Amino acid sequence: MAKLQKSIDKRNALVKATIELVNNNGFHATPMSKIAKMANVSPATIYLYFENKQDLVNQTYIDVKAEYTNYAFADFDPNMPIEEGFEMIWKRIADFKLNECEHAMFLAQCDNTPMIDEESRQEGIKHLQPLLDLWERGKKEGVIKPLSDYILYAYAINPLSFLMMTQKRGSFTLDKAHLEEAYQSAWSSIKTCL
Amino acid sequence: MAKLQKSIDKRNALVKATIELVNNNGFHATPMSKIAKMANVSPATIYLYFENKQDLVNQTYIDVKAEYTNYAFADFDPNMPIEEGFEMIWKRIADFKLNECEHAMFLAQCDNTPMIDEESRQEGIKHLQPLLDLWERGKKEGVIKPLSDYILYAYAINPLSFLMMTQKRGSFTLDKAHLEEAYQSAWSSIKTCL
DNA sequence: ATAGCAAAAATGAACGTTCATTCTTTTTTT
DNA sequence: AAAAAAAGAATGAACGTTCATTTTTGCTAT
Repeated sequence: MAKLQKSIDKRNALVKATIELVNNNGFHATPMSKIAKMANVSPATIYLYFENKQDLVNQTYIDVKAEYTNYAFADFDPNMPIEEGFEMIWKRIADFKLNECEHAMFLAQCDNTPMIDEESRQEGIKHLQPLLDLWERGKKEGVIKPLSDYILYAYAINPLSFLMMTQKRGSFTLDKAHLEEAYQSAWSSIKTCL
Repeated sequence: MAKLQKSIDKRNALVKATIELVNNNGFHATPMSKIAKMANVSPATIYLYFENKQDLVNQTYIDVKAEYTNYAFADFDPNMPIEEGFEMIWKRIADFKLNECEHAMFLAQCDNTPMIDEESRQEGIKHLQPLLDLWERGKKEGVIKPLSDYILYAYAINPLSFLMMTQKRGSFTLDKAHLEEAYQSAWSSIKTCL
């Protein structure tokens, strides 16, 4: 057990180092040797935990994506009223993107470059299902506009990625009031006008 | 003159090859030798036109960004009514992102990775001023919500990047009707409710 | 017009470095 | 003491960049 524990710690340290180095330098400008050094491990040890560099980054992606959606849906209950459920999910996602900034940036980089294998990308998408189900229900109840899920996501959720990125670049800071404004914009872009 | 022309052609070929290869492989997985080959040029020739690889990608970014904003503002006149001006710009941007998909994808990759120097990034942002001016005027006239430019951009423009990317990945296609829906979502997220 | 030439542009091969990965040995665990 | 885990050094390939040469260009004198 101490054995296994130690292994998991080492794996986590490797994943953590990957996120930090890839964020700052990009995937291909991040040598395995640096990842090893940051994780206090020999380069050769990485290959006990991961097949190769591609596998390391794929697994890191899936890990972070799972953490992201777990965080997003933590307090969510599929039986909630639509608007309440959406607000809860939206605000958890906002929390994640603005507080777990490193992780959110890593995902943004993965989602906008060819660095992740298609298979792992698909794997990562699955976790979003509860939100899509909520929208489905919302459309049936006439509370959510009858738009494609992609358009709903583009307007309701994706803007947070952009705001996270500009905040990270230091161009501006998103305070509590901004966040409420942003939520209102998100909701008003997908709710049906009554 | 024939001389200079030839040089410009070669530079353009190099920029074009850079865009295509970086889109498919990412910056650091794109060797200078491949860029040279695609542009029908010797690797050494690249260094007659660009200082080094970083300079090549920086200049490519600025080129594409300028093309993007020129396209966006081509028919725009700063004296137009707010809504008309916004619709015109929005639809031109949509056109660009969906038709000049390769170029839009390249920008997305640059904007979500550390591959571009901060200086070139700043250079690229300047070109967006006419849209910010329009929003400024819109806020004064009470037509546009009094939100930070970043939030306005996040909801009005940035969703198009996401839709472009999902379309490129083949997950779904944005037809004429979708586009009109998307425009309505964009406008309704930034206009003041009357 | 054109032959000849200096400068500019372009080239392919070569250099030195860096990287992902593997191999052999050592350390730790059971 | 056997097995598993970890280490550091070694390997071979690939890369960005430069170098020595060749080719092309634009001009001048005829």
